[in-house]
Amino acid sequence: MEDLIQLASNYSLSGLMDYSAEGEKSSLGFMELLNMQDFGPSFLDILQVPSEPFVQTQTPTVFQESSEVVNIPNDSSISSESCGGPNDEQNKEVLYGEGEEEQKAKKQLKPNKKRLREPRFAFMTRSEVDHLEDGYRWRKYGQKTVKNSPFPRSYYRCTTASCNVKKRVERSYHDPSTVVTTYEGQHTHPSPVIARPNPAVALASDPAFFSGGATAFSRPAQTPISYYNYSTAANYPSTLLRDIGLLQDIMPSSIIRKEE
DNA sequence: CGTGTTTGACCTGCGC
DNA sequence: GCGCAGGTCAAACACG
Repeated sequence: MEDLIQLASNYSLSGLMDYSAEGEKSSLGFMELLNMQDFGPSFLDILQVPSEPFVQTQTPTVFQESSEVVNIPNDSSISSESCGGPNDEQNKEVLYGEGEEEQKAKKQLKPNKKRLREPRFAFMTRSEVDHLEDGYRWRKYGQKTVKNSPFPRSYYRCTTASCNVKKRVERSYHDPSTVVTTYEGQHTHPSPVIARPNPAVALASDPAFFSGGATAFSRPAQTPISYYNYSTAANYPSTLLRDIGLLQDIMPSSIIRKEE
């Protein structure tokens, strides 16, 4: 477990972004990248979660992806994950339209023109269920086996018409209790979720929620990270997402570590 | 009947 | 060019 390989220097603009739980910010970086800010109060805003409780909590491991795809040897669970900063202009490009038009556009792509991806963000969560509830409705459109992994990878698409967001879910074969969720694209609509009771309050009184405490991926010894432990799919997903947004601003530097 | 899942086939990018 | 792996399509199917 201690044999961690730092890959940051090997993969520029890419990284498994993990964050310390310190400082206080109110950014919604992650959700902003999912284009939530233009639709009035999102389900996160409705919840009005105070930032204070989060600086005391455990944090998920967050990947930030770009259009580039790199291979991280010996870890198929994250092998195609790569990272690019918010300033990566390529990440902001939208190549395709919607629905049938999108399909036509794909087929009409010039062979020598590199296909660009939407910005992608991934995070790891300790969970018994693969598909975590996140406030949006998803339709599964594919499942594939992953090389060197006994666990299949599932592909989901937002069911809202004209919304092109995709989601990829797979289990880490290094730690089967960990689910790697990858979002691609930006929602073009508000979350259809119904507001829930303030999760921060619920968190504080729900010891089961914090019982995870994994260390499969970790920051340097002085700032170990751990994971949320979702015992069910319905456990406060909005909290996790908001935390990702908070932590993204707290720890902008990219540190990639690979579990051995 | 509407919605979502399953799954084999197909497409695409990339490395050799 | 070829093979591999990731990603997507779409028909068939399941379910409420």
